[in-house]
Amino acid sequence: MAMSPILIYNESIDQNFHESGESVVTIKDIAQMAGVSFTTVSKALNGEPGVRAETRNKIIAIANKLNYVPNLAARRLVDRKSDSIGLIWPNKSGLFLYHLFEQFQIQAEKAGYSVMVALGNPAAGVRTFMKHFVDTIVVWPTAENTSPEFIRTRESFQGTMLMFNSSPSPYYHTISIDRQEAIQQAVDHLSGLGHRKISFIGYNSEKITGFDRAGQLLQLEDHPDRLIFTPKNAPESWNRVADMLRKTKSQRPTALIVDSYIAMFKLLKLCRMCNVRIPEDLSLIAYDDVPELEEMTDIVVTTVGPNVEHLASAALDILTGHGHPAEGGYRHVKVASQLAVRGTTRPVSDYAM
DNA sequence: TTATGCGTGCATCTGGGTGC
DNA sequence: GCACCCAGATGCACGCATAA
Repeated sequence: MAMSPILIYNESIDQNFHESGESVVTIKDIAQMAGVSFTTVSKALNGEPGVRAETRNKIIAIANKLNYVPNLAARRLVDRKSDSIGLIWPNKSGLFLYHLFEQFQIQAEKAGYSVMVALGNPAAGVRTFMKHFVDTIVVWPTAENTSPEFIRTRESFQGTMLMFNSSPSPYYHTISIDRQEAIQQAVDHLSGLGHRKISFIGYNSEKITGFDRAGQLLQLEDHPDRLIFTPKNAPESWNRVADMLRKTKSQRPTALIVDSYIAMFKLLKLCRMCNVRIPEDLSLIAYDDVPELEEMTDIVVTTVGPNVEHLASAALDILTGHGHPAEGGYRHVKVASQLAVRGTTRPVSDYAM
């Protein structure tokens, strides 16, 4: 049996319960105190015409005094929309996804949407959101997204769905990240500093393609450590990285590109073990730009990767129908990456033998 | 045991009533 | 006639009572 997703609400979703456990304040309570009908209260609180200013002010004052918060479930019954966006996020998400979620929530709330998050099983997440009248769902895909259960649930969902990190689809909006171009940018930058002997450490095929393409284009030097493949399930592959770091200055590359911040931490650990200093002995660019990098390392790393603010705003533009409208179909947006040049890339002349 | 119907909850909308 | 206000209807899911 599939586990239920963990559902997290933001404050605006669930304010109808008093901390003390007292019963909920409704417009009927306000109407009784103000000596008017609850219709008048509704009009007054929603800025509708037909209520004298004096009456309106009195109603608003009572509502504030009672800490009145509209019951969203009831409002959804009438509106047939929730003004809520549901995010389905992986259970084990890293810093990048955390910052993307945070940025999405900030921007969504500014646009007048509440954000709910379901962690874990995406099919169960969609069903939970459907129960809560959430008609817009954003998904960060996991392996479970190709399961028959998820496909069935997705097909029964009547609202709008957006899939991050996905190629164009006839069933939902998609946003992809141009990783290939990101790595090309990184290689370009290093090449501009004179580096000809560069290594890529990672396993993502898109990023490797970008590295290969840039290498061919810029006619970089071919060498035994040009690509060190470090798949997730093969920790022993990092032995090759250690071997490379133990080589003499003339034998090893002058610059490295790692395909994630997690890989970067592993690399820095190996560098310390092998007495290799960054950036004094090697230039380094890491994929993924997360603010914690500066706090968790004593060096300010040059990074390349998508900007979480751009990703979040691209998603909201699609979901709120801003930007370029889709012509009878689902939109696909490819988000470009940004190179942030900081302290770990130096001209190759600094590494002269 | 299953199927059906009714009442409840709550904010909003609509059409109509009241009073100046 | 206009500003203001009110009663009833509406939307949907769920629980409960009753009938088959």
